[in-house]
This record gives sequence, C-alpha cells and structure tokens, in this order.
Amino acid sequence: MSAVQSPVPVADGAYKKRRRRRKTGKNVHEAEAEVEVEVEVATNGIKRQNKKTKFCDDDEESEKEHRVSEEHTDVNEEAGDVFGNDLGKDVIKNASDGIKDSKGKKENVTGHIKSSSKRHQPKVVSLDSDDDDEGDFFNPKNVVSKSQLQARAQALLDIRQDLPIYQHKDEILRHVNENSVTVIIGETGSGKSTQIPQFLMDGVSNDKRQIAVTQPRRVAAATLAKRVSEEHGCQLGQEVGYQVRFSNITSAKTKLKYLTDGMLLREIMIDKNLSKYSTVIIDEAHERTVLTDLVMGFLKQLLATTRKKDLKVIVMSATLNAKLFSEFFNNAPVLFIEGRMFGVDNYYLTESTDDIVDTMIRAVVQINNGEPRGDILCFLPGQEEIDNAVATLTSISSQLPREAPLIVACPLYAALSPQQQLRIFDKLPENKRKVILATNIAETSITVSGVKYVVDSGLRKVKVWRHQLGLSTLLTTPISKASAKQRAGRAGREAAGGKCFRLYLESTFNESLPLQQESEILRNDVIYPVLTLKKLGVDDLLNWTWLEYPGKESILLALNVLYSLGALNDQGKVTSVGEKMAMLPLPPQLSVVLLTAIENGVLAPVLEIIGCLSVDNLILNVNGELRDEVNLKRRQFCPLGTQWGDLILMWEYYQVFKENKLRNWCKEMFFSYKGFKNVERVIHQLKQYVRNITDNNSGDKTDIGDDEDNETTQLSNNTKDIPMILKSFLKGFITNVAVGMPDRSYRTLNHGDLISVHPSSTLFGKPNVDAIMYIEYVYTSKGYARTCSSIELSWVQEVAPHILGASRTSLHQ
DNA sequence: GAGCACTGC
Repeated sequence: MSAVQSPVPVADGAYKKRRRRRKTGKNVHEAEAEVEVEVEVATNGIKRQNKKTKFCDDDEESEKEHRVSEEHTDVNEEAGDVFGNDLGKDVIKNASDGIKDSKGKKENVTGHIKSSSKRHQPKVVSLDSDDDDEGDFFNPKNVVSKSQLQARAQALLDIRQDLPIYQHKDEILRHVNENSVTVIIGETGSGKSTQIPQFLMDGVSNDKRQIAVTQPRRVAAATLAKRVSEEHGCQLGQEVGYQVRFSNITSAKTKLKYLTDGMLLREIMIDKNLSKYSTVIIDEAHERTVLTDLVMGFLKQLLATTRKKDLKVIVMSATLNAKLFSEFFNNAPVLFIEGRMFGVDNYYLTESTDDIVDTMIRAVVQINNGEPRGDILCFLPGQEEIDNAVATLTSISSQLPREAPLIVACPLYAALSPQQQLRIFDKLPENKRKVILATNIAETSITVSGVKYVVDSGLRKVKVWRHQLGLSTLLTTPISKASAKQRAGRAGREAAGGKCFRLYLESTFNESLPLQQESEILRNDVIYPVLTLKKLGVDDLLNWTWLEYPGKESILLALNVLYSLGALNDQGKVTSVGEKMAMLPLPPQLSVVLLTAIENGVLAPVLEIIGCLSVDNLILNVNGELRDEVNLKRRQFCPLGTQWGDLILMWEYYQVFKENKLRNWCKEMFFSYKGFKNVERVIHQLKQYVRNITDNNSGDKTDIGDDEDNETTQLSNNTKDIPMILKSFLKGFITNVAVGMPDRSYRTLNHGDLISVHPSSTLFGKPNVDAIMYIEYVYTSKGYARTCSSIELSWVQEVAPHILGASRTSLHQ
C-alpha cells in the first residue's frame, strides 16, 4: 500500500491563465471578458501554446472590499440587497466561505472598513541564527532614552494611521465594549494583530489588569511584541512585553502581553479565572491548533460562569471560519477588516500529470525563461521531493538558455541546519534567480522576501492519528483551499504582479479541495487535552465546551492511555501522579518516564535524554558522500549507544557536548549547536519543575543538583546503570515494544504487527536484538519504529507484569 | 530492509 496519494494530476507545463481582477467597489458582476494569454514553454519537447481563458471576477486572492450592514443586522446571503447594492452578496461570500454554506441562516455582521494606499509590514527578523545563544528572542540590553523611543514611535505613527484599521478605531472599540465576545476577521497585512491590542490599551488606561494576545508560535509572539513596543514608544518588556517558553519579557508595568496559546493554557491551570486579564485576544484562531481550541473552550466556560461581566474576549481569524467562532460564542458579532495584500494571478494546469517533481521543475524553468525578475517559491510536500528537485534544477541550470537568469535552487525545510536555512536570505547578483523549494514551513513560519512567483504542488504531509489503530501515519494529502490561498499570497506580499502556478487543474481546486484543513484536534490523539481537562476538574469530557468535539472513541482511547500511565484512577479522577504529569512541560509518556526515573535513582541521565528528545532536529541528517564518514566519526563517541540504541546514543553525544560545548565539534558531527543549547534549557526548566514536585512531597526529597558543583551521590552513582535508565523509559513506553523474530523482522508486543527499525536508527541494519522499545511509531511506506533501544524482554514483565501474559497469544499467531 | 510535515509547554 502506498501512503502517497497523488490527487493532483498534472500536465507538462501547460497553464490556463485565470486573471484575477481587483475590485473597485463598482458593480463587480460586470465583466466576463476574454483575453489572450501567451504561455511560452522553453524546455525541450514542450510546445509553445496559446490558451484562451476567461477573464472573470470570481476573486479569491485579490484585495477585497468588505461592505457590511449596520450593526447587528441579520444578513441573509440570499438577500444580498440588504446592503443596498450587489456588493453585499459578494462580501459575505468572500468574507467567509463558512458563511456561504449557511444559506438562510442568520449572521451578525457589523462594521465597515475601507482600504487605503500604503502598506503596513512589520519587519521580519530571522530568529533562527545559529549565533543566538540567548534564551530570549528579543531582550533589550542597551536601554534607549525615552525621547529616542518616542521619536521612533512618532515616526511609526504615520504608517499606523494610514492603515485601514486605524480609521475604525472607535468603531472597533465600541463593538468590543458592547459585547463580551467579538469576532474579528482580517486578512494578512490588515494590522489587526498590532493595532487592535493598542486601541484597547489606550482605551482602558485606568484598568490595572492586563491584555493578553495569544499566538500559535513563539516567534510570532516575540516579533509582534517588539514591533508594538516600538509603536507604543516603550522599551520592550515595559508596557508591552511577551511571554513564551524560556523567556518572559514582561514587568510589573506590562499592560499588553503577547504570549503563546500554550502559555495561556498554563496560566489557566494556575488561575482558572484568569483574573489578571481584562481582555483576552485569540489571534490566528483559524489555524485551529489543539492549544488554541482548548483555550477557546475554557474561555467559553469562563464566560458562562465567573467572568461573565468583566472579561472581554476577541477572536481574530483570517477570512475563514467566522461562522464557527461566532456561533460557538453565542452568535458573537463579526467585524471584517480589509487586508493589504497585492492581487495575485492564479494559473492552473490544463492537463494532469503524476510526477509532481518533474512538473515542478518544468514550471520553474518556464517561469525563469519567460517572466520578469523576482524569486520563485515552490511548495512541495517533503524533504525527499525537495532534495530531488534541488538536485535536478542544479544539474540543468547550466543548460538553460543564456538570456534567462541562472537558477539558484535553495531547499527549505525544518530538518536543515540553520546555516543551510539562511541561504534563502542571500542576496544574489542581477543575472541569478533564487528558487526556494520549501515544505509547509514557508506557509506560516518562515517569510521569505523578494518572492514574486509561487509554484504550488497542492500537496502537503500530514500526521494523522488513527485512534482505531492507535497509531499515527504520515500521509501526503491535498492541501485545502485556505492553504492554497495562503501559499499564493506569498507572491503578493511586496508588489503587484505576483503570480501563482498551481500544479493541478482548476476543477480540482474548485471541486475537490476541502475548504480548510481538518483541525488538529481531529487529527491528533487527545491524551494531553484530556489530561489537562481532568487536571482542571472537568469530569464530563463528552459534554465539555469543545470548539470541535474530537469524538467519543478518541476520548475513550485517551482515557485508557492515561489510566494505564497511572494518571487517572478507576473512577477516572486524576491521581497525584496525573497532577504532576499535567504540570510537566512534556508529553504524558515522557512525564511518566521522568517521575519513574526519580524513583529509580537515574534522574540525571534520564533528564538529559528527555532533553534531547524534546528538541527537534538535534542530530541532523547527512546526505551524500559525507554520510559514512560522519557516521564513523560519530561512532567514536558512543560505545554504549552502539549497543543499546538511540536513547543512550543521544545521551553520549550530549555528554561530549556538555564537556566542551564546542560549536565546531557540532558542525563537524552534523549536530545542531543551537539544538544542544536548547537541550540545556529544557533540562534546566525540567529541573525546576522536579524541584517543585519533590518539595511538595515532604520527606521524599530528591536532590537534582541544578548546578555542577552541587552534584549529589544520587546523580553520579547510577549514571552508568543503562538497564535502569531504559527501564524508566519502558514505564512510559510499555506499549511501544517489539520482539525480534527469527526471520529478522520485529513484531509489536501488543498486537503482533510487523514493524521495521527506521533507517535513521543506530539499530538499523544490525542483527535482531531480543526486543526493542521505540519512542515513536510512524507509518509511511510501511510501519517504522523511530528512536529505538535494545531491551530485554524480561524487563517488560518486571515493569508491567500484566502486559506480557496478555499479548502472548497474538505473537504466536 | 532504506528514510519525517509543522507547532507548543
């Protein structure tokens, strides 16, 4: 069975052009003109084509003008003329495809926000530099004088006042004042994330409480806080600050705080009433991360009870989902704000193909030969496709027509080292054109400047949790319309004339792409959410205020897992172990490991291994000729890891790093220096949590030796007790054991399924061991166990006596 | 026998 579906049949580089037209506020239904579009194809064997296509006004990507009714007027889509003109109908359709579905249903739509000419674009700062040794993204070191700050703020004020949103300050404030929940829909570039919080801050200067603005990503929280502090004319961390994991740049003076939604959830666990906040703004709600969903569920609950009168909630989202949010918060009013994106023309294939990389390359070559200057951003599903495309483009670039710019292909995905990632920001000479081949990382997380052309495969990889099977699979699937739009928008950030080439049929876009991606809470297991709810005393999980109900099966599975981990008792109440697990900033399984390690007296090494597991892309992949050489060099540091597998291997690497902390050593070994620095921060943070936990248990004190010269006997005595370290892990990953079979395969202990050691494991390619324990199971082309350790089967019985007997039968089938 | 998308505490 192939995991890769190719839903977007693609042809060899022939595009149908579809002009997108900017609306002017006149009758938008006026024109259906025909234009001749010439598409010149220059690769070998591809014909030159002339295509006639429609010039139509079904405007998905271009700037929109949202006209809306007087406040609280019910808008019926069928009755567009409540607006007094044809626009009304279109506004609703554009404003939210969700609303489009609800024919005849009522919507509260308020506000009218117009456009103006200049654009607002906060400076993009690369935070991924390998030189960043500091824990904080931004931390003001050199204090600037008050007058300098104010001069800067005054300069920025001109830009701010030119934003469309600025003209509607009073209107926005009025709606927020009159409603406990307001939904604000705004496109990229509308300035909603920077301006609305400031409006509120100016409006409630006598309130001692804070305004919180949540973001799904840490970098976004930090970047926004920095920008807004400048606009506000203060030092970052004074009136305006931010708080994310590992950095809290706030002070007693802070009125406006940007934070990640995970951070706010943590604050909810400490103070259910969020009493220090007057207003909570949920930004980027359309991304529908698990954490954002949970926060919204809690806010709804809070508004229904204790904070009914004095808490203001604002949900901010891109154009989709207005209906979902509005209905969830008891038909809260919806405000629309116009964005500042330039129009992007979309092109589609006229014929389908099954080789996405090949088609991508043809498209790039075609653009390079025929289109004016401007970088090309390509979206591909994964690393493999990107590496292939980069290799091909690099090899053919010298054979391209001399008059065309020279193609410089740059890969971009998370597993690349920071240095490699930074290549996308290089300035190139006139005669070269940058072609960035990226995963989804370029859709939201990394913004590249200079992009004028986007080539979109229409695919992405998604991790899908199958609760029936209890495992996750990594699937290549079609993106959603919302995603397609977001990707296309990357060509319209800086100038007009951007183009997006979609490597699928227009009918595929219209008819088969889903409106938006399935939310994360439906795709993932809900072990962490369920534990969080239990910790907060929610007993009736099935009837909790879920923004989207994850399903009974999924919840029951989570309850089962939590029960077997000891987090819940027979009655489904959270145990003292469960309480601790909920507070630890770790996945529940790793929390169990950590707590077990305390009992087993192997806390120090286990903490270090958990630290390594918590950091992504620590040990980088090496491709090509270097691979064997690097593997050989790495091996000299890990005599134990070679024998015991990946967990111990990581630990040995970390020991070497800890000794000298050499940047060059990391570079040579293809380890991420920055990653190891992050491991240190995780360990440091976890030690603080462990100290809190053990302090609360009087008499059961564990010295965790936070600093080097304070290492106690408990730490140093047992560090080489590998079996005890691995047994601690086994406690949390007892379900992830596979037994070595005589035919060199492995079969899982609980179901007897076939499983393979992932090629990235040190155990890969070695003779079978007695049994393996793995941290993660992924199904791609087949079932793979990642991060494997060699264990003895007898340990399973030792750690969890009930497991082995029960599963014998399935093994011998 | 040969390969993982992206976040968050």
